[in-house]
Amino acid sequence: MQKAVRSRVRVRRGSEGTRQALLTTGAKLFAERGFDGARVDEIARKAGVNKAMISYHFGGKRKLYIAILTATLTDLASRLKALLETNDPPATLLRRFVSTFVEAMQQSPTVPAILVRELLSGGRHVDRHLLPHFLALFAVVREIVERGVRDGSFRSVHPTLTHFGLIGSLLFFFITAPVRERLQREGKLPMEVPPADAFARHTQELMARGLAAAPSRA
Amino acid sequence: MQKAVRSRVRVRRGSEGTRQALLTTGAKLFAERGFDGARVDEIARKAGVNKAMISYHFGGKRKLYIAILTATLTDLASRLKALLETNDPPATLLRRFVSTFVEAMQQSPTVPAILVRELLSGGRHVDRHLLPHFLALFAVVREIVERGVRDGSFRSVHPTLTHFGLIGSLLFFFITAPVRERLQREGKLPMEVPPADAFARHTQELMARGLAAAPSRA
DNA sequence: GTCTATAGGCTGATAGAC
DNA sequence: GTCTATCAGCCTATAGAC
Repeated sequence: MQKAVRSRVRVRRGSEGTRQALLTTGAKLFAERGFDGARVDEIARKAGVNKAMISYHFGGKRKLYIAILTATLTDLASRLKALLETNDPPATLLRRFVSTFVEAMQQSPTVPAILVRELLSGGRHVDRHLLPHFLALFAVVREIVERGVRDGSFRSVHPTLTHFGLIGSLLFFFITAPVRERLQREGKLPMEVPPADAFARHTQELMARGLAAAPSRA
Repeated sequence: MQKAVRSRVRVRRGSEGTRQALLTTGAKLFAERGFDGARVDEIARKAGVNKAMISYHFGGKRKLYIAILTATLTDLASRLKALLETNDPPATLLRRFVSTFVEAMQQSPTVPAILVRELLSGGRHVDRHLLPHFLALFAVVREIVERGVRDGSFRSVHPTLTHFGLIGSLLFFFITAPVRERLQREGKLPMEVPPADAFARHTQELMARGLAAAPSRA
């Protein structure tokens, strides 16, 4: 966190501060409106910097976006890959995967939307340099499930299908947060939606029971 | 299907044909690039009609989009709501929900992307008239789960959380289809991904075991 | 490094002929 | 209903002053 900044009041900051403000504000707006929907004017204004700074520091809108996407993917991938470096039982790893993923989404609420929007656009901005981090996201659940199937603690589910199902569940909960909140605020949502950590527990339980090799005795 | 049309060769068609061509092509492009990314010029060109027809028949880009969103939501909602009109056991209903949903996505491959993009944008285009259909999508799984919890065939899971988890799984599988296909085509995908109906069966099984009240004996 | 002013391209829309 | 031609507005990018 940096010194509190009143909205729209320009403040002096160094080169690094400007870069960071653009990355942060850009992530927020790209998440909300997508690459095409976000306007560089607005990114600059809300970041409290001049819009010419986008070209100066990043080389244009697209390159700012790629910088944000890169940061998003590498952060998430490294957090998740760390899980695989232990020899904990697969069932435990899967629980930890869910809680780690959910914590990451809570700490960086722009991540899920940016990720899903990039996927929707066919990964247009994922270049050779970024692809490994991108694929790493696809690999972690698969690896955990493969371990579990191998050691007999999971039934023989398909690792990739399990991956898509789980990641999809988690991402969807977070990308729908804005609509849910809007509808709730307007009194148009005829249900209550529990907070993210309740969703994490729900998902952990569902996966544990759904993948278990033997019928659980509990 | 209408008479085969060579790409880019304009053909005579009635008013209804023009409308339909714009709806179909528009759905495809809005799904691929989003509302802001899709260009009216391209929609018209690929539909084989003059771009002035968008204003004439729909009143502009935004109204064309809303017409497409409306068709998308009402079709899907009515298919799914039909499930609730039987008294089949909840476990059966849930299986049928999955297969119905998957069939719908396969028949209309633009639906998942349009839906998710609209959710990402906070449901900006869902007006008073469209909201009921939108909420209906939110209600079907919830209703099935409530029945199952009530009659004791499901353990006491949270219906809304189950809803988000399941819908998220299903939608995610389909919105990632374009990336997966691209990466596979380029030989960059280090895994095979089974077809949609295998995913449907995987999901049915996972949900059945994950929600079951008693340990399954199979 | 930052800002102002402006250029230049693209996009959605429509007037008016057919 | 359809098409051509045209326009006004918006959006990104940058030259040049500070």
